[in-house]
Amino acid sequence: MSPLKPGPRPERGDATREALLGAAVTVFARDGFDAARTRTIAAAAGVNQALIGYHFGNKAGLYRAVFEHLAAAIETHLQPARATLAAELGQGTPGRPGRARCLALLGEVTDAFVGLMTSAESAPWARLIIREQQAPTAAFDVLYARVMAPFAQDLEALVTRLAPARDTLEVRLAVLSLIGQVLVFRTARAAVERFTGWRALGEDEVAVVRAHLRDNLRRLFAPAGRRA
Amino acid sequence: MSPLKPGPRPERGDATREALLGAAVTVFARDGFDAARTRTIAAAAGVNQALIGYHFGNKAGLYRAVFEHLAAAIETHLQPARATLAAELGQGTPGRPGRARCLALLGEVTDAFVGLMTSAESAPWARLIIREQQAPTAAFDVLYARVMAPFAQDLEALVTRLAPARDTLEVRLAVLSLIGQVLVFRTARAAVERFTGWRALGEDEVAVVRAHLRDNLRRLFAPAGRRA
DNA sequence: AATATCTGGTCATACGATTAAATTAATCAA
DNA sequence: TTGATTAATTTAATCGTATGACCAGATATT
Repeated sequence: MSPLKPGPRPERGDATREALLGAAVTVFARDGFDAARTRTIAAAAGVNQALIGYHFGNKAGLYRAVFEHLAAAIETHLQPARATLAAELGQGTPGRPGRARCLALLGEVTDAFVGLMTSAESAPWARLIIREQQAPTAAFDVLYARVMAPFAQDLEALVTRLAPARDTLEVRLAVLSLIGQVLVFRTARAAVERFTGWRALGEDEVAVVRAHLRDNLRRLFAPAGRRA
Repeated sequence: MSPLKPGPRPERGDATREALLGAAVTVFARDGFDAARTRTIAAAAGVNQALIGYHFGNKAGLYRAVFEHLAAAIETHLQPARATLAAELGQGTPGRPGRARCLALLGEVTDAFVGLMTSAESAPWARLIIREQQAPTAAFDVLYARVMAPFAQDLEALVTRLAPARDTLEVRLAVLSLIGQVLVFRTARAAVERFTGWRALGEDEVAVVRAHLRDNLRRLFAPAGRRA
């Protein structure tokens, strides 16, 4: 490579970092920051415990890195949905979508969100985020700015089209109501399962939830003066 | 374990137990079970650390006792609302309330729930419960049976009156949607404040939320075939 | 040779639990 | 009312342990 001193080192520790991040997401989500043991994380990653200090400084550094990792992961996860919306709602587009189309789009976004909140894969992510909401640290700012705010703004744009009469605050509260209706299936999962009698949220149950929420959407954004 | 009999022994350690429970709610809610230090709790209670062991066996025993304490506290907190409902919906009552009355009752219950979820006083309770939902222990069973299930059943009874066409599962999902719309103001408080621009949820903001949710109720349970 | 990465081992610390002794308050005999 | 008796409660101190951080040396890569 470059014969000179500042040559880019081949970063051969990348695999180790990835393994540690992957294991850390799981363990931090399961046990929380304090209960999570660096030895447990290292073992799950199949890596020496001292490497946490080497690569991330310390346990807190690893935690921070996990959230940056997370933000990036969710960003790419929601990218397709955001792209569709941008294409249809973007300023450059000719024919603006009508009410029916907006409702359909909102339904699709909701479906995707439900999928994210119920999927087993995302359970660790969600747990970490919920934990962080209870006592926001600097990690939360990254997450809000990169993931939550853009998502909420997408919803806001759609709801504004569907309920043009409402002012900004009313629209945002409507967005939060929508988010709440989905979020409950993650934040209150234990109670949800007991109350519905479901033993788990598999594909069938998720389909029922989606249908129910679409129904809610129709009612919540029914045009004034007409049937719900 | 402490003696249960209220017999001749005057239970002079009651004050200590109360102080420990009060301090434990705060500290467990703020720090979580693992991060909470028995020394911190004891100091906050103004009591010797060893008394945790003496009165509750150990840290886990104190945690369990906190949840029993909590269940009792919330029970009495929701008692008036439940009594009203029981009086109006009870089997023994003569004239069953009509749709409008049911909607009004549902609005009142929702208002009370919003008050509970936004009050600073209940913040520690809510945090504990949210934590417990993520990884339910035996403490959760007590809480669900004594607090959550009765509350959800009250809501279910009301919703059933308002939407008699729906089957049990649909009604229960409607109840969960309702709960979710309120819960989001606690579980996602950090995001809510950023998104609405509110710096805190004071009386004014709570009033706006309540009005918004009543509006949602009207739309969600609008009689079929008529205006929302 | 030089640097990045990894390893096994160690260390100081903070933790929950426990103990033995001290203190408090109720009960009773006189 | 007294002082003695007894059990409940409280205290200060200590114990064993598990933890996160750290280090000196080994190994791999260029």
